[in-house]
Amino acid sequence: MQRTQFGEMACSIARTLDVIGEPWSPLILRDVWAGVLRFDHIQADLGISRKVLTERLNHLVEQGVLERVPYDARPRYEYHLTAKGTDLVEVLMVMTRWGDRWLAGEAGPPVLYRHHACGQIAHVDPRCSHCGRPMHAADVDLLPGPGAA
Amino acid sequence: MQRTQFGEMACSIARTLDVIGEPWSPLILRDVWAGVLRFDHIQADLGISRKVLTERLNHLVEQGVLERVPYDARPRYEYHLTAKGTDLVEVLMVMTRWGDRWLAGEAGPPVLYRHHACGQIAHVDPRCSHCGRPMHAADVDLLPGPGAA
DNA sequence: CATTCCAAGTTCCGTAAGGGAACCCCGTTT
DNA sequence: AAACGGGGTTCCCTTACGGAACTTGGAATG
Repeated sequence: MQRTQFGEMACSIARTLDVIGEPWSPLILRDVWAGVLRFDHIQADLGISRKVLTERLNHLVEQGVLERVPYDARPRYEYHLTAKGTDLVEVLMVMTRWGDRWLAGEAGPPVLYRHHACGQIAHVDPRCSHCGRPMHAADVDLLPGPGAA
Repeated sequence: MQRTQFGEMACSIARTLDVIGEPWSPLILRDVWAGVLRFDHIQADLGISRKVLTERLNHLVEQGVLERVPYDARPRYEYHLTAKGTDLVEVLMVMTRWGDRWLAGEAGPPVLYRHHACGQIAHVDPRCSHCGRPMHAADVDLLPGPGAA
Protein backbone atom coordinates (compact mmCIF):
# COMPACT_ATOMS: atom_id res chain seq x y z
CA MET A 1 0.00 0.00 0.00
CA GLN A 2 2.37 2.50 1.28
CA ARG A 3 1.58 5.86 -0.16
CA THR A 4 4.29 7.27 2.02
CA GLN A 5 7.75 6.58 0.68
CA PHE A 6 10.07 5.32 3.37
CA GLY A 7 13.17 5.18 1.23
CA GLU A 8 14.10 8.81 1.73
CA MET A 9 14.25 8.62 5.51
CA ALA A 10 17.70 8.57 7.10
CA CYS A 11 16.98 5.18 8.63
CA SER A 12 18.10 1.79 7.45
CA ILE A 13 14.94 0.20 8.81
CA ALA A 14 12.74 2.56 6.79
CA ARG A 15 14.86 2.02 3.69
CA THR A 16 14.64 -1.73 4.11
CA LEU A 17 10.87 -1.40 4.42
CA ASP A 18 10.85 0.34 1.08
CA VAL A 19 12.15 -2.91 -0.38
CA ILE A 20 10.23 -5.54 1.59
CA GLY A 21 7.71 -3.51 3.57
CA GLU A 22 4.67 -4.19 1.44
CA PRO A 23 2.50 -7.06 2.53
CA TRP A 24 3.45 -10.31 0.78
CA SER A 25 7.03 -9.38 -0.09
CA PRO A 26 8.63 -11.29 2.78
CA LEU A 27 6.51 -14.34 2.01
CA ILE A 28 7.53 -14.22 -1.64
CA LEU A 29 11.16 -14.16 -0.55
CA ARG A 30 10.49 -17.06 1.80
CA ASP A 31 9.01 -19.09 -1.06
CA VAL A 32 11.95 -18.41 -3.34
CA TRP A 33 14.34 -19.27 -0.55
CA ALA A 34 12.47 -22.54 0.02
CA GLY A 35 12.59 -23.43 -3.67
CA VAL A 36 9.20 -22.20 -4.90
CA LEU A 37 10.52 -20.27 -7.87
CA ARG A 38 7.80 -19.92 -10.50
CA PHE A 39 4.94 -17.50 -10.90
CA ASP A 40 2.09 -20.00 -10.75
CA HIS A 41 3.69 -21.98 -7.95
CA ILE A 42 4.18 -18.93 -5.77
CA GLN A 43 0.69 -17.72 -6.59
CA ALA A 44 -0.86 -21.06 -5.61
CA ASP A 45 1.29 -21.48 -2.52
CA LEU A 46 0.51 -18.05 -1.10
CA GLY A 47 -3.00 -17.49 -2.43
CA ILE A 48 -1.92 -14.02 -3.53
CA SER A 49 -3.71 -12.30 -6.39
CA ARG A 50 -1.84 -12.57 -9.68
CA LYS A 51 -1.92 -8.84 -10.11
CA VAL A 52 -0.25 -8.13 -6.81
CA LEU A 53 2.24 -10.94 -7.31
CA THR A 54 3.32 -9.37 -10.60
CA GLU A 55 3.79 -6.01 -8.91
CA ARG A 56 5.78 -7.47 -6.04
CA LEU A 57 8.04 -9.58 -8.22
CA ASN A 58 8.80 -6.61 -10.47
CA HIS A 59 9.60 -4.49 -7.47
CA LEU A 60 11.87 -7.11 -5.94
CA VAL A 61 13.68 -7.53 -9.25
CA GLU A 62 14.08 -3.76 -9.62
CA GLN A 63 15.53 -3.61 -6.14
CA GLY A 64 18.06 -6.27 -7.02
CA VAL A 65 16.77 -8.77 -4.49
CA LEU A 66 15.49 -11.28 -7.02
CA GLU A 67 16.51 -11.97 -10.59
CA ARG A 68 14.31 -13.23 -13.39
CA VAL A 69 15.94 -16.23 -15.03
CA PRO A 70 14.65 -18.07 -18.13
CA TYR A 71 14.43 -21.82 -17.64
CA ASP A 72 13.22 -22.83 -21.09
CA ALA A 73 13.42 -21.82 -24.74
CA ARG A 74 9.79 -20.74 -24.38
CA PRO A 75 9.20 -17.54 -22.47
CA ARG A 76 9.28 -19.17 -19.05
CA TYR A 77 10.94 -17.62 -16.04
CA GLU A 78 12.02 -18.47 -12.55
CA TYR A 79 12.91 -16.07 -9.80
CA HIS A 80 16.20 -16.56 -7.98
CA LEU A 81 17.69 -14.83 -4.97
CA THR A 82 20.61 -12.50 -5.70
CA ALA A 83 23.40 -12.03 -3.16
CA LYS A 84 21.49 -9.00 -1.91
CA GLY A 85 18.37 -11.12 -1.56
CA THR A 86 20.16 -13.99 0.11
CA ASP A 87 21.43 -11.57 2.70
CA LEU A 88 17.90 -10.36 3.28
CA VAL A 89 16.81 -13.86 4.24
CA GLU A 90 18.53 -13.30 7.58
CA VAL A 91 15.68 -10.94 8.42
CA LEU A 92 13.26 -13.78 7.72
CA MET A 93 15.28 -16.15 9.88
CA VAL A 94 15.03 -13.78 12.84
CA MET A 95 11.30 -13.33 12.19
CA THR A 96 10.98 -17.10 12.23
CA ARG A 97 12.77 -17.23 15.56
CA TRP A 98 10.39 -14.69 17.04
CA GLY A 99 7.26 -16.35 15.65
CA ASP A 100 8.45 -19.74 16.89
CA ARG A 101 9.01 -18.37 20.35
CA TRP A 102 5.96 -16.17 20.81
CA LEU A 103 3.28 -17.37 18.43
CA ALA A 104 3.72 -21.09 17.76
CA GLY A 105 1.94 -22.27 20.91
CA GLU A 106 1.59 -25.90 21.94
CA ALA A 107 2.08 -27.29 18.46
CA GLY A 108 5.64 -26.03 18.27
CA PRO A 109 7.47 -24.54 15.29
CA PRO A 110 6.08 -25.37 11.83
CA VAL A 111 9.59 -25.44 10.37
CA LEU A 112 12.96 -26.40 11.81
CA TYR A 113 16.40 -25.24 10.71
CA ARG A 114 19.27 -27.69 10.54
CA HIS A 115 22.62 -25.97 10.57
CA HIS A 116 25.02 -27.38 7.98
CA ALA A 117 28.15 -26.68 9.99
CA CYS A 118 27.09 -28.69 13.05
CA GLY A 119 24.20 -30.77 11.73
CA GLN A 120 21.98 -29.80 14.65
CA ILE A 121 18.48 -28.40 14.79
CA ALA A 122 19.01 -24.83 15.90
CA HIS A 123 17.82 -21.29 15.49
CA VAL A 124 19.49 -18.02 14.77
CA ASP A 125 21.02 -16.10 17.66
CA PRO A 126 22.02 -12.47 17.24
CA ARG A 127 25.57 -11.78 18.38
CA CYS A 128 27.94 -8.85 18.37
CA SER A 129 30.10 -8.73 15.25
CA HIS A 130 32.96 -7.44 17.37
CA CYS A 131 33.07 -9.57 20.53
CA GLY A 132 30.72 -12.42 19.66
CA ARG A 133 28.62 -12.09 22.78
CA PRO A 134 24.81 -11.86 22.62
CA MET A 135 23.46 -8.64 21.16
CA HIS A 136 19.81 -8.02 21.96
CA ALA A 137 17.71 -4.88 22.02
CA ALA A 138 18.80 -3.84 25.49
CA ASP A 139 22.48 -4.50 24.80
CA VAL A 140 23.14 -1.53 22.56
CA ASP A 141 23.20 2.24 22.58
CA LEU A 142 22.11 4.07 19.46
CA LEU A 143 24.50 6.76 18.23
CA PRO A 144 24.28 9.03 15.20
CA GLY A 145 26.37 7.65 12.34
CA PRO A 146 28.10 9.28 9.37
CA GLY A 147 24.92 9.06 7.26
CA ALA A 148 22.72 10.77 9.86
CA ALA A 149 20.34 13.37 8.45
CA MET B 1 -3.73 -3.00 4.18
CA GLN B 2 -3.69 -6.67 4.27
CA ARG B 3 -7.13 -8.06 3.61
CA THR B 4 -5.59 -11.49 3.66
CA GLN B 5 -4.93 -12.74 7.17
CA PHE B 6 -1.50 -14.25 7.53
CA GLY B 7 -1.90 -15.38 11.11
CA GLU B 8 -3.54 -18.67 10.21
CA MET B 9 -0.74 -19.91 8.02
CA ALA B 10 1.56 -22.59 9.43
CA CYS B 11 4.54 -20.31 9.08
CA SER B 12 6.23 -18.24 11.75
CA ILE B 13 7.16 -15.59 9.20
CA ALA B 14 3.53 -15.16 8.16
CA ARG B 15 2.40 -15.09 11.78
CA THR B 16 5.00 -12.49 12.61
CA LEU B 17 3.78 -10.42 9.66
CA ASP B 18 0.33 -10.51 11.17
CA VAL B 19 1.81 -8.58 14.11
CA ILE B 20 4.22 -6.18 12.40
CA GLY B 21 3.51 -6.67 8.70
CA GLU B 22 1.44 -3.57 8.14
CA PRO B 23 3.28 -0.52 6.91
CA TRP B 24 4.44 1.71 9.78
CA SER B 25 4.43 -0.92 12.52
CA PRO B 26 8.18 -1.57 12.45
CA LEU B 27 8.87 2.16 12.46
CA ILE B 28 6.59 2.64 15.45
CA LEU B 29 8.51 -0.06 17.28
CA ARG B 30 11.76 1.59 16.30
CA ASP B 31 10.57 4.89 17.74
CA VAL B 32 9.51 3.31 21.01
CA TRP B 33 12.80 1.45 21.21
CA ALA B 34 14.64 4.73 20.62
CA GLY B 35 12.67 6.49 23.35
CA VAL B 36 9.92 8.22 21.33
CA LEU B 37 7.06 7.02 23.50
CA ARG B 38 4.11 9.37 23.13
CA PHE B 39 1.34 9.65 20.57
CA ASP B 40 2.09 13.14 19.34
CA HIS B 41 5.84 12.58 19.35
CA ILE B 42 5.59 9.42 17.28
CA GLN B 43 3.10 11.07 14.97
CA ALA B 44 5.38 14.05 14.38
CA ASP B 45 8.51 11.94 14.05
CA LEU B 46 7.07 9.59 11.46
CA GLY B 47 4.62 11.88 9.69
CA ILE B 48 2.02 9.13 9.97
CA SER B 49 -1.66 10.03 9.95
CA ARG B 50 -3.18 10.12 13.43
CA LYS B 51 -5.87 7.71 12.39
CA VAL B 52 -3.45 5.06 11.25
CA LEU B 53 -1.21 5.60 14.24
CA THR B 54 -4.16 4.94 16.56
CA GLU B 55 -4.94 1.72 14.71
CA ARG B 56 -1.35 0.52 14.77
CA LEU B 57 -0.80 1.29 18.42
CA ASN B 58 -4.01 -0.51 19.39
CA HIS B 59 -3.00 -3.50 17.34
CA LEU B 60 0.48 -3.62 18.83
CA VAL B 61 -0.97 -3.37 22.34
CA GLU B 62 -3.49 -6.13 21.60
CA GLN B 63 -0.69 -8.31 20.35
CA GLY B 64 1.23 -7.76 23.57
CA VAL B 65 4.15 -6.07 21.89
CA LEU B 66 3.57 -2.65 23.44
CA GLU B 67 1.85 -1.63 26.63
CA ARG B 68 -0.01 1.59 27.30
CA VAL B 69 1.30 3.19 30.47
CA PRO B 70 -0.12 6.30 32.17
CA TYR B 71 2.53 8.88 32.97
CA ASP B 72 0.43 11.51 34.70
CA ALA B 73 -2.67 11.92 36.83
CA ARG B 74 -4.27 13.38 33.75
CA PRO B 75 -5.20 10.90 31.05
CA ARG B 76 -1.77 10.82 29.43
CA TYR B 77 -0.16 7.69 28.12
CA GLU B 78 3.16 6.39 26.92
CA TYR B 79 3.82 3.24 25.00
CA HIS B 80 6.48 0.89 26.30
CA LEU B 81 7.97 -2.27 24.87
CA THR B 82 6.95 -5.49 26.61
CA ALA B 83 9.33 -8.46 26.79
CA LYS B 84 7.65 -9.77 23.65
CA GLY B 85 8.21 -6.43 21.95
CA THR B 86 11.79 -6.12 23.10
CA ASP B 87 12.48 -9.49 21.56
CA LEU B 88 10.97 -8.28 18.32
CA VAL B 89 13.50 -5.47 18.12
CA GLU B 90 16.04 -8.08 17.03
CA VAL B 91 14.21 -8.18 13.72
CA LEU B 92 14.73 -4.44 13.42
CA MET B 93 18.40 -4.81 14.26
CA VAL B 94 18.88 -7.27 11.42
CA MET B 95 16.93 -5.00 9.07
CA THR B 96 19.25 -2.20 10.08
CA ARG B 97 22.25 -4.34 9.29
CA TRP B 98 20.89 -5.11 5.83
CA GLY B 99 19.96 -1.50 5.07
CA ASP B 100 23.36 -0.30 6.26
CA ARG B 101 25.10 -2.78 4.01
CA TRP B 102 23.02 -2.52 0.84
CA LEU B 103 21.24 0.81 0.88
CA ALA B 104 23.28 3.34 2.85
CA GLY B 105 25.67 4.24 0.02
CA GLU B 106 28.58 6.64 0.35
CA ALA B 107 27.18 8.46 3.34
CA GLY B 108 27.41 5.40 5.53
CA PRO B 109 24.98 4.19 8.19
CA PRO B 110 22.63 6.80 9.68
CA VAL B 111 22.78 5.12 13.08
CA LEU B 112 25.52 3.14 14.86
CA TYR B 113 25.12 0.53 17.56
CA ARG B 114 27.48 0.47 20.50
CA HIS B 115 27.51 -2.87 22.26
CA HIS B 116 27.38 -2.55 26.04
CA ALA B 117 29.37 -5.70 26.71
CA CYS B 118 32.44 -4.65 24.72
CA GLY B 119 31.90 -0.94 24.23
CA GLN B 120 32.62 -1.16 20.52
CA ILE B 121 30.66 0.04 17.51
CA ALA B 122 29.35 -3.16 15.98
CA HIS B 123 26.43 -4.72 14.22
CA VAL B 124 24.38 -7.82 14.74
CA ASP B 125 25.69 -11.08 13.35
CA PRO B 126 23.42 -14.12 13.10
CA ARG B 127 24.92 -17.23 14.65
CA CYS B 128 23.86 -20.78 15.33
CA SER B 129 22.29 -21.20 18.75
CA HIS B 130 23.90 -24.62 19.00
CA CYS B 131 27.48 -24.26 17.80
CA GLY B 132 27.92 -20.49 17.64
CA ARG B 133 29.22 -20.44 14.10
CA PRO B 134 27.72 -18.12 11.45
CA MET B 135 24.21 -19.00 10.35
CA HIS B 136 23.19 -17.38 7.09
CA ALA B 137 20.53 -18.25 4.51
CA ALA B 138 22.67 -20.84 2.74
CA ASP B 139 23.80 -22.48 5.97
CA VAL B 140 20.55 -24.21 6.86
CA ASP B 141 18.19 -26.88 5.60
CA LEU B 142 14.49 -26.40 6.22
CA LEU B 143 12.70 -29.39 7.76
CA PRO B 144 9.07 -29.82 8.75
CA GLY B 145 8.65 -29.22 12.48
CA PRO B 146 6.08 -30.45 15.02
CA GLY B 147 3.70 -27.60 14.21
CA ALA B 148 3.71 -28.24 10.45
CA ALA B 149 0.29 -28.06 8.82
C1' DC C 1 -2.65 -26.65 -40.62
C1' DA C 2 -5.91 -25.86 -36.85
C1' DT C 3 -6.68 -26.85 -32.09
C1' DT C 4 -5.53 -27.39 -27.51
C1' DC C 5 -2.35 -26.56 -23.74
C1' DC C 6 0.25 -24.10 -20.50
C1' DA C 7 3.05 -20.55 -18.00
C1' DA C 8 3.11 -15.96 -17.26
C1' DG C 9 1.24 -12.22 -17.13
C1' DT C 10 -2.64 -8.02 -17.93
C1' DT C 11 -7.16 -5.86 -17.47
C1' DC C 12 -11.29 -4.61 -15.05
C1' DC C 13 -14.23 -3.80 -11.30
C1' DG C 14 -15.80 -3.57 -6.49
C1' DT C 15 -14.25 -2.88 -1.82
C1' DA C 16 -11.35 -1.83 1.89
C1' DA C 17 -7.46 0.70 3.76
C1' DG C 18 -4.36 4.78 3.95
C1' DG C 19 -3.78 10.24 3.92
C1' DG C 20 -5.11 14.54 5.63
C1' DA C 21 -7.52 17.88 7.92
C1' DA C 22 -10.89 19.17 11.16
C1' DC C 23 -13.11 18.20 15.30
C1' DC C 24 -13.75 16.41 20.21
C1' DC C 25 -12.89 15.32 25.17
C1' DC C 26 -11.14 16.36 29.45
C1' DG C 27 -8.20 17.88 32.94
C1' DT C 28 -4.99 22.10 33.75
C1' DT C 29 -3.16 26.46 33.57
C1' DT C 30 -3.88 31.64 33.39
C1' DA D 1 -14.12 31.91 32.02
C1' DA D 2 -11.10 31.09 28.41
C1' DA D 3 -7.35 29.12 26.34
C1' DC D 4 -4.15 25.05 26.15
C1' DG D 5 -2.48 20.52 25.13
C1' DG D 6 -2.31 15.44 24.78
C1' DG D 7 -4.60 11.85 22.87
C1' DG D 8 -7.41 10.51 20.16
C1' DT D 9 -12.09 10.27 16.54
C1' DT D 10 -14.64 11.47 12.40
C1' DC D 11 -15.15 12.53 7.62
C1' DC D 12 -14.09 12.45 2.89
C1' DC D 13 -11.05 11.39 -0.92
C1' DT D 14 -7.83 8.60 -3.21
C1' DT D 15 -5.19 4.64 -3.83
C1' DA D 16 -4.22 -0.19 -3.53
C1' DC D 17 -5.82 -4.88 -2.85
C1' DG D 18 -8.75 -9.26 -4.16
C1' DG D 19 -10.70 -11.95 -7.55
C1' DA D 20 -12.00 -13.45 -11.83
C1' DA D 21 -11.68 -13.11 -16.70
C1' DC D 22 -8.92 -12.30 -20.59
C1' DT D 23 -4.41 -12.22 -23.40
C1' DT D 24 0.01 -13.70 -25.32
C1' DG D 25 3.34 -16.69 -27.31
C1' DG D 26 5.40 -20.75 -28.13
C1' DA D 27 4.80 -26.26 -27.96
C1' DA D 28 2.56 -30.27 -28.38
C1' DT D 29 -1.36 -32.77 -30.35
C1' DG D 30 -4.49 -34.53 -34.00
